[in-house]
Amino acid sequence: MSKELPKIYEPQEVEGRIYKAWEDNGCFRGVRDPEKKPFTIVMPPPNVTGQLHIGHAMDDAVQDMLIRYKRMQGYAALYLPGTDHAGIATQVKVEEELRNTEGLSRHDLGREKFLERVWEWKHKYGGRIVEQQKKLGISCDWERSRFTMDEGLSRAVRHVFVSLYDKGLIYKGSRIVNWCPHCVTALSDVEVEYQDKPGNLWHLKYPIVGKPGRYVIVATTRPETMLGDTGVAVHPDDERYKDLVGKKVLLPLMDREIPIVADEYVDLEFGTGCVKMTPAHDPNDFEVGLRHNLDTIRVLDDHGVVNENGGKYQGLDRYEARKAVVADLEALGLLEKVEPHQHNVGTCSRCHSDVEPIISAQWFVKMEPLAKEALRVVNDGEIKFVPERFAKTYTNWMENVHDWCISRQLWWGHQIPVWYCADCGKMTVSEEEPTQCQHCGSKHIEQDPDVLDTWFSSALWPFSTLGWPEDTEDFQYFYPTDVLVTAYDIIFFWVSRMIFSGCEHTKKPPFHTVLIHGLVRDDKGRKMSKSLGNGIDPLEMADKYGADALRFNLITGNAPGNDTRFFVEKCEAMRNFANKIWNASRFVLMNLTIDQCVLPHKLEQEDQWILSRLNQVVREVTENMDAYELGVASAKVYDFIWSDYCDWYIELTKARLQGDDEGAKLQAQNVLVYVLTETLKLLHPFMPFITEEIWQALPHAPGIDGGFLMLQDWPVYQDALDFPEAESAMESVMDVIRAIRTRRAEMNVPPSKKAALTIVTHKGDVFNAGKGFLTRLAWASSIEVREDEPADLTGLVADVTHDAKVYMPLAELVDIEKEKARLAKDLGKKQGELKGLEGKLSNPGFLNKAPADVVAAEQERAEKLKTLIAKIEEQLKAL
RNA sequence: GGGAGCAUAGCUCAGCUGGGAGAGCACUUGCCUUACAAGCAAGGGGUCACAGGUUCGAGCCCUGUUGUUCCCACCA
Repeated sequence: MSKELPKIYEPQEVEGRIYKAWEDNGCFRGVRDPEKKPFTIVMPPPNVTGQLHIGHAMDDAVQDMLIRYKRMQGYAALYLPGTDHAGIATQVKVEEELRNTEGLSRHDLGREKFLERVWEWKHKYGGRIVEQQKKLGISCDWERSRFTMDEGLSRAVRHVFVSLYDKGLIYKGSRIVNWCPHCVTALSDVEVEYQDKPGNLWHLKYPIVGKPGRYVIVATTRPETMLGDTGVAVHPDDERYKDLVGKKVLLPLMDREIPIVADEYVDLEFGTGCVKMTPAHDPNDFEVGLRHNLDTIRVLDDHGVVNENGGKYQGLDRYEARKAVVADLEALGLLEKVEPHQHNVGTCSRCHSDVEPIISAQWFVKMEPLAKEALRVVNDGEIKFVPERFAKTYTNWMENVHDWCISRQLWWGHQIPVWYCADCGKMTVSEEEPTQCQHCGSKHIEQDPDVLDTWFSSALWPFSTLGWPEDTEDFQYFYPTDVLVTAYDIIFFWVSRMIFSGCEHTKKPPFHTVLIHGLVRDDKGRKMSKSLGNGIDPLEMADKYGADALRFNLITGNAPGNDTRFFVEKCEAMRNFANKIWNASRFVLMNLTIDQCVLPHKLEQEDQWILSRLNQVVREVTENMDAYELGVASAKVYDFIWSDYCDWYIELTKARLQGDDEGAKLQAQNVLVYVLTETLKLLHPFMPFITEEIWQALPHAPGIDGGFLMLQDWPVYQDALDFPEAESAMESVMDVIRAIRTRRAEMNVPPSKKAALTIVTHKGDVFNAGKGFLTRLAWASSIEVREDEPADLTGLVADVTHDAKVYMPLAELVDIEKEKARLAKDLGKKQGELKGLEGKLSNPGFLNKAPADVVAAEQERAEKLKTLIAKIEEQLKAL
């Protein structure tokens, strides 16, 4: 005898207990097994001190569904978790706390002490997100959890840096970089977000030296940068200024003579055709400056404040300086005009300050050689994107990629493994900390103070987490990984960098599939953000509706790569679904007398029907899972459970379960449990907790005792369980049941009013076998199955299906006119359908060119329709 | 300036290697039928944005149009 389940499913009570049982029994462990094929997913590492948000929940849910599916299919599944040190994000948080609690800046503390504080912070909050992930039920191998600043991963970072440096793929150079004056660090291109902002286009007059009264007019959106102008450029073909090339202008306010140069970069059509050149603060100007040997004068410091090169403006913030410069020029009569101008301003993706292009000495990764292989593996299909269109996003980016600025002026992160010699001035680049300069042997060496971009270490994640650069057994067995799951917004940040890193350092693509999902938005389609306060807390949802409902909500009815809106109502609906399964299972358990489940040899029609349906669902769901169509797969399981198993099969078994035939009872019990068990397996990747809990309560097949559902075998399609005849027979009976229900509903006949049925059909055995169902599900008091029409039709109403005509003695309830209208409408619909079909079937093109099975199916449909139409007409006439 | 996505029932979205228009929610009606009212049964509601084209056949493929969203891009 099996266990009983409580009346209401309480996820809060079940989930923690189940998770602990899985964990305590090592169910999550990724174990190298030469007998099995590995299947590996590395989790995108969340920020170590972050909080779980709905985006993580989506990410983790998708990954966990895949890994659970593969694990059940018998793969040696490894789901490898970890956290990211998240350079700027973490540093900023700790600095904030330091300021708020002690009123100190990181500089007051000094680098070493500050870093101690960050580590303390990490130890304090680092475990928080892991605990939150566990609440979602994700089946990571926590024992292998990695952190990007672990010793092993840090070694991988240094190894890669040195290796790229030795190959000439990392270099240090003075370039215009994106500089955030608020975060006080350089940024890479992908960390800049462009926003359309209203601004002005200021037209400035620069007097020409030696030609009193003549000016060139230049336009700029950043007038304060004129302090650093070292030239004016015109197009070489511009007739207007031909005579001026080679002459000089006197830079106002600074009283500096600067040359007029000719460069093709200038657009003849735009503005006045004259462009001021600020090589230290604009990437284009920088290039032009290189070509014409212009001076480079940096006028803003690291905080965006005018420096000593800015004359009397020194000390002014860039926006104050702008006002002052414009005011002074206007006073001098050198401001030609001001036009409002909409333009694209780069902002820092972290703090949203305007990014300032500034010349600065930084470290770069030379991308072109790396991009080549990274493009090839995607173009050759060695890495596939799902959905495919994201491959294009990726290749477009990779084809136009710029060198990657990897140095950051922060303290929290992997310090650049380069040491400068105070004596000979040369660099020592080394994986291990050197004791002396490798060039001159001097001990006066100092490490580069900067750290690496956080994404530099994330780029190595798929292999550094497996022990690389050591040739570990894990690396051998689990690498390359299989599927990388992430949202489309970090393809550039992360996916692309993992791909070229994997190709370069391990000579293998790090995974074969990139599964892209969309963003979770609020119910109005807006991005969730702190400032809007429209964020959904996944933990709150999991707590209220259950982690299973949350997971199911996130993926069902969603297509890969598409954004989804979060509706609490949908969560509720999924909670209801969980409850439905729970109660169906309760019903099954309440009716059990068996303690083992064996599929009987003798099967009734309805048993065959449900098994056949299950078989189809198994096949389809497996296909959908293999194609990463989780939304479709989950919806099919949902439909099968609710519509087939609960609405029909359970009802169909009640006659046997509540009858006196012990053999029939056992038979029904076994099929009920068998189908439920197989269904729970299909549902398990989506709803791991409730399925495990129910499975634990059910009797199992012989040979399976104890253990966990999550480690059972995934169902496979079996030819032996395909019963087309039973399916069609059951459809006939169900058709009649539906017809009777519809008719009774229309006439408002309550279920308590039973009616004697007469069924006229040529499928006598089918309906005789189905008498029990009709009694129970169509509220029949008695049933007569016959082949010919009854002699006396008085007081009877009729209804027709494809295979039968049903009479019920309810004529007194019929509104003749309404009934006629209904039949006429139905007839019209059916006739229209038939007309279309006959047109098709008389079309030689269709008959000749369409596949035979399609033609046959359409013919059969037409036949069925014809008989149905005849019956309806006959009935209409009778009225 | 380039590129991509989306436009299907009142709302939110599935569906597509081209072959009888779907789900959830909402709405209407009737049911406490001993698994479940977080439920059961029944019902209404759609020229699948528009215009062409390919095809025996198009929501699905092609072209164009309109609307909408997003990504990329160093025009001062």
